[in-house]
Amino acid sequence: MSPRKSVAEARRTRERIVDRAIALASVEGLEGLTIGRLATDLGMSKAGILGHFGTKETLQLAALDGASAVFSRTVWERARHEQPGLPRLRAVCEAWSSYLETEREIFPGGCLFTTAAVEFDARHGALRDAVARLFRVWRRRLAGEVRTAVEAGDLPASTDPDQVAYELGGLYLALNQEIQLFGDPEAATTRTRKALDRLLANTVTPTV
Amino acid sequence: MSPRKSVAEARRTRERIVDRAIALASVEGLEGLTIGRLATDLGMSKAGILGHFGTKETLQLAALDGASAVFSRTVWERARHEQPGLPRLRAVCEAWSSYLETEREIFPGGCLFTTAAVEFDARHGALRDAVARLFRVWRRRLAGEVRTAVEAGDLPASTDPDQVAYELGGLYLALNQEIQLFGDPEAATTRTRKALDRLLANTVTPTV
DNA sequence: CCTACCGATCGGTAGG
DNA sequence: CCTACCGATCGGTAGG
Repeated sequence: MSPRKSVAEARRTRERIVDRAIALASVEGLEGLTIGRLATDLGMSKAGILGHFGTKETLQLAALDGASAVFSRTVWERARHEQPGLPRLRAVCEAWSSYLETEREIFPGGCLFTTAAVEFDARHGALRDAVARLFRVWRRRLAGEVRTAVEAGDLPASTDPDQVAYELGGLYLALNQEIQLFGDPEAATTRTRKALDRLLANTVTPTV
Repeated sequence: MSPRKSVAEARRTRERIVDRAIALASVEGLEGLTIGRLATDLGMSKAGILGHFGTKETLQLAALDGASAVFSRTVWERARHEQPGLPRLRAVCEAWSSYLETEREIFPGGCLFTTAAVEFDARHGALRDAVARLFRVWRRRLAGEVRTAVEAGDLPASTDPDQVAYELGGLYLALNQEIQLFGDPEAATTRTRKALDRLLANTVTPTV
């Protein structure tokens, strides 16, 4: 066993490290993630792991990047072939919700991005920037879907796509918290669906 | 300077420790909080600090407890004397928003509770339980204010207080994230106010 | 409330 | 990819 493995083998090892890092970070956070624990889990030495990344920060960025690829496959890709407009917007929302409901299969400790956001929001550096970028991109994409739905005539012209995207973000933060902290996916799903219907269709009886 | 201080002095020291612990934990998280750092900041020894709490976990719980007292003074107390119903509910919402907008004065690293929630939501133990309890209590109290507003005839009888409280929670998670991660309090405040108006008054033009 | 200390673990490096 | 090691720091204890 040992040094001088083929390029393909090295890449496979790197992938194994990243996968395990994602799982660990979802529980302990990207800061709580340690190279020693990772080494033990993978049956490797710490130096073996660091050889692939150089520093812990690079490893953290790689884990974040790998996780965002998983998210894209789980949420965006799944809605890709739906009809542009409200159908695709609803498909994205549906995929996002079910990602949060079943994420433990991918991220044992819950949504890695939510955790990372609060871990780094009071700091400076590459990780904070990377996390902020992810949220910004997703928000923009969400707003784009809303805008498409407005242009298709599926939502009223008065709809503010950025406002709706903002509120959707809040709903998913709430859904994640409800599932992870209170362990009640069913109630949370029902509440989210209700809020979503009101937000996307305004089918609520007017008041005042 | 030394051992054998008066009970009053000991209590003052304990308060100093808790205050500093809250500030540190708001930046580093309750897990990232370390006794060594706390000792350096306060010009004390680690043993001097541990003498007041015994273990780090007890210190963390004391910090969480102290922070929740600050939150109550900042949000609940401030709305206490408003007229029960929509006025008091709006006052609570207003106080909650402005707490999140100005919290850096109290909690330099942002809302300690949001951070604590994601830190412990994948674990077991006293801290997870304490954090979950806080969120549950606040949610229930918020729902109570909504219910009062419904009973006062300020909101339609069809209003679901728990649903509204749930959505309000999401709005505050979003507001906190927007401020801490994107550093844009003005935009976030505007969006929150807009969402709030729609949520509490349903003044939105119906669609479909 | 202090000094002095414990074993464990941290991220990272040297050298192969 | 490994062994062997570095200084720093962790939570916590003994004893005063």
